[in-house]
Amino acid sequence: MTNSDDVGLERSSAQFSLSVLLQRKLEKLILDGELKPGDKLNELELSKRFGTSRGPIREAMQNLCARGLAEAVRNRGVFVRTITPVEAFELYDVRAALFGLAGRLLTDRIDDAILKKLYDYVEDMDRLAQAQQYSDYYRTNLEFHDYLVRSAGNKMLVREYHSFVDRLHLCRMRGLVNSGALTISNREHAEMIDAAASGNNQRAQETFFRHVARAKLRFRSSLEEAGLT
Amino acid sequence: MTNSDDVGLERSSAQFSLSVLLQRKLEKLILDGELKPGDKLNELELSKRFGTSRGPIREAMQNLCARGLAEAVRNRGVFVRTITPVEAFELYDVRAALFGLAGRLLTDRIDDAILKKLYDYVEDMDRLAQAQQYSDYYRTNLEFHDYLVRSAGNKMLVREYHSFVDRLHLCRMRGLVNSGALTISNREHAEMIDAAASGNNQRAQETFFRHVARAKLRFRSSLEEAGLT
DNA sequence: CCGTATTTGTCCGTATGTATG
DNA sequence: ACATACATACGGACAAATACG
Repeated sequence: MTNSDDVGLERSSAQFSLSVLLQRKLEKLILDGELKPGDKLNELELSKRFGTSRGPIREAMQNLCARGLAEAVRNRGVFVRTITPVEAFELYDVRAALFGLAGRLLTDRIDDAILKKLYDYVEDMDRLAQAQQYSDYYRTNLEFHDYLVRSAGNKMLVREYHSFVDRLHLCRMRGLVNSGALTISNREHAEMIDAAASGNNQRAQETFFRHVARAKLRFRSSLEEAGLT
Repeated sequence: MTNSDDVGLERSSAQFSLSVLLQRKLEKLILDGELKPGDKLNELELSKRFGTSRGPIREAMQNLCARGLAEAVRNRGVFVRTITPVEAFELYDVRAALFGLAGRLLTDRIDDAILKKLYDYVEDMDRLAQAQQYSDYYRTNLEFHDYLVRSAGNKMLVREYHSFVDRLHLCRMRGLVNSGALTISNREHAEMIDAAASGNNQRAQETFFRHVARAKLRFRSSLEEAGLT
């Protein structure tokens, strides 16, 4: 029983434990949308699919639960986490706070090399927005924010920020982008860079915070338009 | 083999899975300092101690690892997380950001009932500081901050804030309190309440943020005094 | 450098609890 | 309401990797 998902071969290097590899695979399945919120994570099915026993599967699922991507119901199983609108708003607020911290910290570390890379990102996104290449814009946008957070020089923050971005992916609605919104969003990006370059760390924090706060408002609006209030 | 730590009896209600109960027990052992940073979490020893098999123990340890209280080294075992000074500073910064968010959110929700309770806390702490009852002050201080965060009305924030406070407990040095510091700290508490009551949520956020930032500075100073730079 | 002791990693069997007809 | 089927929770045993003498 060796199928395409089998983890045996790539594990031959034995650098990571099986449960860690499975955890990453499951995480990918969830974030890629192959497993949707509410879907059940069946131990037996997954163990057959990945060619392992159920032990490592269970450990991987525990890990996913601890990180908020899944939730366990006793004697019933583990399910992909369902994020309610209220919880999504909460996630946005925490993400805003974390991102704001990134802005505050970045202010004390920013240099010409970082600045150039940031402006390159914004330029790229401007081009992609005008070309209406939404998918590429989306990806570059994520990279830009990721680079900002990593440049803040706080590993705990990076880890935590990603945890919240991942959870927000659980309720990300596709197709709520339009060219106008992208251009506006990108103007905010330039403002953030300027704020970080100004040396005023409190201002930078607030600017970064509000960028995510606006994303929250756009998300709320899109929910209301969809009649999901 | 039934000893005092056996979880069999209290599990009769069967409301929680064994791994969850074990996770809580291990967490308590770590936070109470019975298991110190760097200590090994021996599967066999723990399974005998708690009267269970290794499966649930492993799942509980996975959970602790995911929450940053322990870390696993492949083929060597799981150890209580050791927090380096640099990591502690990082934790303080993230905690500051989360606490700042609490201040910002609280500003929009504060009412007379909350306000009264907050001032009661400060009064209690003033009394305890003057009486030099450090232990009681410490406990009340934790409760005060906990109440502030819970009053912000964001469950994700509460959960995340506690996660960071717990991790900071791993490197909390005892005996770095003195009556003067407590009085100063408590003055900051009153300032935070005033800021939240002012209705200016940005100001509140900054005030809350700086309260933790100052705690970070005090922590850094105490490390330097101890020659741990 | 090798053998041994120890611990982890993995797998499977059984019992218990849950959903469904 | 009862019985059946199924998934999970837990325990135990074997295999593999590592540390230490």
